[in-house]
Amino acid sequence: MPPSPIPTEPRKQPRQARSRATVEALLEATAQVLVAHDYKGSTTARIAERAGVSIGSLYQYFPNLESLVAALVDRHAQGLLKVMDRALEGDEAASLKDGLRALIHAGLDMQRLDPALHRVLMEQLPNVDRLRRARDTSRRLTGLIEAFLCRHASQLAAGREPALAAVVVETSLEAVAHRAVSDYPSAPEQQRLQDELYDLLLNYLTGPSIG
Amino acid sequence: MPPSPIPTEPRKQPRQARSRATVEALLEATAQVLVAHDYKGSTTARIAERAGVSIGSLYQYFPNLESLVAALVDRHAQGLLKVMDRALEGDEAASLKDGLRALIHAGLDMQRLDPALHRVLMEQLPNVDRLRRARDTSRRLTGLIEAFLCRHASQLAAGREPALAAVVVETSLEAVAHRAVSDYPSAPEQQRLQDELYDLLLNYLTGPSIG
DNA sequence: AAATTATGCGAGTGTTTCCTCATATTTCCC
DNA sequence: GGGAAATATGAGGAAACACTCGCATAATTT
Repeated sequence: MPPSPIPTEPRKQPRQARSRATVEALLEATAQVLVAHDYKGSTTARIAERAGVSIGSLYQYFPNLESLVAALVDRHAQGLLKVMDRALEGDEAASLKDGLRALIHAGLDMQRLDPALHRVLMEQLPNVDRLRRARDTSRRLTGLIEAFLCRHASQLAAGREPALAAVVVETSLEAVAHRAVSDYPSAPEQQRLQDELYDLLLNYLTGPSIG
Repeated sequence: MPPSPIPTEPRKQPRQARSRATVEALLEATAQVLVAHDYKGSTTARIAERAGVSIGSLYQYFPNLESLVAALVDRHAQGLLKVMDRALEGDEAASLKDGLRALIHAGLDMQRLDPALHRVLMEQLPNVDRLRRARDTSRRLTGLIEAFLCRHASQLAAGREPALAAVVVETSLEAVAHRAVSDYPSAPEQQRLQDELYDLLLNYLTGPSIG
């Protein structure tokens, strides 16, 4: 049985400044409650209370709880893509090595945008139908990396296909960065893991392709 | 506010064969319902029904829903460790390269044990207080890898510290294996990603350490 | 300043869910 | 076979929850 198609479209657009603030407060409150109570403990009442807004107001802009989370996911994904895009399109990505540095830095920044929220969203993402859009985000991220690799194809190891390598790079980058940020909070530790990440990715991209 | 300490200890031990079957059916049903409905839609009633058991019986052995999930997490973690342990302790891990092959194979097998369940458990893990035990699993896995690396320390690149490298290897192995199994279902695709994973890890461990 | 539109409110409704408990059935053991 | 212990049952109490609706207040327009 496929999960029932829960509508996640916003109910009505806020037109005045007052209501825009309400919506903003609701989104912020959703993030906070989600972090504090996880998805199952996040109730509409709690969110409204945290936002300093009545339940009724919540339901004026969001048809249900899921739509709130979906909106949050969208916003967060937007932020992630922006971070990565800036890192790879700028001048810092002129060489493969510099680009890799920037890439890793961006990967860590993405985790640091709002680590706790990031975590909950990633966990709860499958519940929200907006999963597809999140996959999109992941794919677009991989796309950005692939384009970057193609730009430096000459420096890649023979037999290293950019499309496949981009998947590997994106996946391991995200995982190690996530672990670094959430399990190794101290700055020196994070720095060491960052260096390891550089070794990992550079040796993979330029080292021998054994198969 | 820390999440309220929900008891996850089993309520009473089944003594007769009949009740052991009941408990087993409940765990199996929990897994199925979890996969079919996600955590939020998994109710005790549904689980009992699926198990062909009355609600009352469920509560004789499990004090609440969380404890069911916790038991499942424990059992799954046990399975994961066994897979990895077998791969690294056997004769196949005689050389670094062979061991790496076995390691990667085990990583994929871990994902394949029960991919759908694995996924839901990983997602919902933070909700269950048993999170700590899961971290334990991750750490013990890292420990197994570290021991393996130490056994082949002579073949590692200069400056590659086993403890740190084990974290990197475990993290990226799990992530890429996960992605391979869940996003690339076809066998040839998985094979290619498996080969890439080998390149990734071997080049990292034996390639130059640039920092 | 009146009319209109937008926003805010929160008690209340109907549903869902967790979990208990009194009772019935099965198994064990002497 | 009979008494005790283990196991199974499911109706129902209590609480939590999502969401509505009628009305109050504020902003905007004319």
